[in-house]
Amino acid sequence: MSKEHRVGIADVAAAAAVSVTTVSHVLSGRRPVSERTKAKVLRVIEELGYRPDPSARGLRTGRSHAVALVVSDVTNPFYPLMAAGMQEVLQPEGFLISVCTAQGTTQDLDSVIDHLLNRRVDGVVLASLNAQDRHFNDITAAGTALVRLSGELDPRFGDIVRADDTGGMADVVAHLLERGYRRIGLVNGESDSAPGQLRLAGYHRALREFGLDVDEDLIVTESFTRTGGANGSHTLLNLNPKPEALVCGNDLMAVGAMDAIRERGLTVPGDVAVTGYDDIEAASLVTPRLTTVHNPALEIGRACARLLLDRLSGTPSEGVREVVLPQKLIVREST
Amino acid sequence: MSKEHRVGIADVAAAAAVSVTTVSHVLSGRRPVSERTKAKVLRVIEELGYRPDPSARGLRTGRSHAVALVVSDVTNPFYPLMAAGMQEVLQPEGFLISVCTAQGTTQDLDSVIDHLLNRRVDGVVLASLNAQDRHFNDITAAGTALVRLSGELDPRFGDIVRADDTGGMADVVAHLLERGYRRIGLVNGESDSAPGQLRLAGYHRALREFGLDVDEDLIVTESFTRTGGANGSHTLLNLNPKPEALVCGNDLMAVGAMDAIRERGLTVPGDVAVTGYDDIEAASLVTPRLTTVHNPALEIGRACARLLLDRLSGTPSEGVREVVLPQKLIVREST
DNA sequence: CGTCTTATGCAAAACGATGTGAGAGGAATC
DNA sequence: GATTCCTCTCACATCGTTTTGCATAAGACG
Repeated sequence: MSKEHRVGIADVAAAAAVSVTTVSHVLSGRRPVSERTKAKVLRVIEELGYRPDPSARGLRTGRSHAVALVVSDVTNPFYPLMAAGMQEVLQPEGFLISVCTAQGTTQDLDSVIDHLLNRRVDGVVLASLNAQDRHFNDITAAGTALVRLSGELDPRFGDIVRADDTGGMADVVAHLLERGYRRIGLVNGESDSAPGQLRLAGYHRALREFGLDVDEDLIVTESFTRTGGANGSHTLLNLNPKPEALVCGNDLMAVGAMDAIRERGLTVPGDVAVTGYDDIEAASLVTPRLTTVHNPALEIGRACARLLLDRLSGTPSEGVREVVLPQKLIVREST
Repeated sequence: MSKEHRVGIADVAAAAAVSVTTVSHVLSGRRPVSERTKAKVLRVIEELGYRPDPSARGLRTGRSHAVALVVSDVTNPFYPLMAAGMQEVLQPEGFLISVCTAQGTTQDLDSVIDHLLNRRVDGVVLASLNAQDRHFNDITAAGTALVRLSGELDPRFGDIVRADDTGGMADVVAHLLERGYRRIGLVNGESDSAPGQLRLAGYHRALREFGLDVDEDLIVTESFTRTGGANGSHTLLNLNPKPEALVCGNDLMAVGAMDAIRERGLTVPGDVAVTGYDDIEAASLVTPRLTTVHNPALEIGRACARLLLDRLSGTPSEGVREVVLPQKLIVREST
């Protein structure tokens, strides 16, 4: 152990008495190598503890073998699950997964994306609510693969993975209508975000299917947060007559709605029913436990990862794809 | 735009009519460059949209500029906050942060660490509860910087950042004792984990300071999860007489404890007081809201990042350091 | 026993940045 | 006006892989 020399492919080749090319071939399999030498090389690699240098490999191949997941809210437990789903698929392929938070302003998202492009990540899963066309453009223009969570399918802007938000929300509203609720308020999140729009569409659809008109006064738009939910709920509860049920844009908003209802001395679901969306852990912690829609975070993460993988290994461009995952209504105590 | 050539440092040098060396120097600042040329080069870089290739840079410098955060439980909201803290410090420095989950078995952790070493990350923050000496060894032996969350200070095993778990837990128990509770059960998490041991020590310390003996029957060990908390609580509530208060290893366990108490038709805090640890979002969502100890996740993340940064840029070895962050008791309704 | 395939192995040129040793120009000093 | 000393710039080797075009050994066949 005289020298702290990092073991490289040349050392392996020397120890196995073959050329570096041969070692590279047994690793990549791009050209056939005899069983005998292959076994020998693999044994030497094991003995020496050789690990190919990703920088050198990346320099040569032009791939960093790194992808990123960009999220907009650290406190939303949906994202870690998604990340776990991605890891499950991508780690065995040798990919490094970077989870980046772009909380707050659009500038933050700008700088996060700039950072990722600087780092030459191979692909980006953009799960940030405050993403705009400009961001999609920047990413694809840099030749980086892109997967979005919901949005309109646009050939320029990469693949899409999404849960059936519209269908899920329609199910929730239909559930309330079946239980006899009629004045149903919607406390929605950012209306310029895809989930915001799709869930709003689901609300409309369910009412239409039951032959009811939409009362615009019963729809308020806030942010997808606990306080956003509380604010919106107060607005609706000030109406006369007040709504019999509050359908919320996500679970966090629903928790905020319950805060607001309780603050006014009312009860859930006795005076006002409440529903959420996403089925995060907290949804089953609150009292009463929340009726919500299960959003398959893990599966969404896996789907994103597979899409990226295809895109990165396959043919350069074969049109854009959209994966829609089903959602499931979870009826608990709040309705 | 005849060729889709990726713009490299040579293109910049040509466009600015200087040598590549000069461009490199204005970027790194390792040697002085005249204001005039520096300005010219920077302008050209801007115009051409040049981004230095991290693979090439990494190959030459031997640094990947990537670090990892390894966690053991995706559902624990403590970790995303920590990651955000790390990102805050590390992203401006150009680092890529990979969050890896090593849920479940020790083999999972093995493979995660193996993966990270394959990827030549510069540093690892090991926040996984199921980490063992072997893992610390593997990481430091590969020449990778290591930061651990709690544990004994060992010069071989890198720096440590931790909150004052013992002190925090002692505060909780003291708080209960001051309120007159005497039979205080401890529903602790994994006893081979650092938080488990330190929090147990805090429990002991508080009792000792109040001149009380420790009743081993009042201490149970489960996993740091909701169901773990429920199981342990059932065990203690079966005792006769049953404990007046349940001190839990973390907030999730405390939620489980409240499940168990409610299941038996008892009330919190009327029949049994409950305390948690960490002050996660859910702690203020449950009813009654949980008395707990605020664990400064964001600050811990920042501290880890700074330690890594120092270690990666500074002198090779200057002994190990330990950063201990204070904790704060949050009294709510459950006690 | 010679020729033609196939099956393998090799040497060397990339990839895009960094950093060293050395050279050129200009200012300061005597 | 010559010498010294800076200040700035340059060409070139280097990091550890991948990959292409050739060379060679082994086997098949007439």
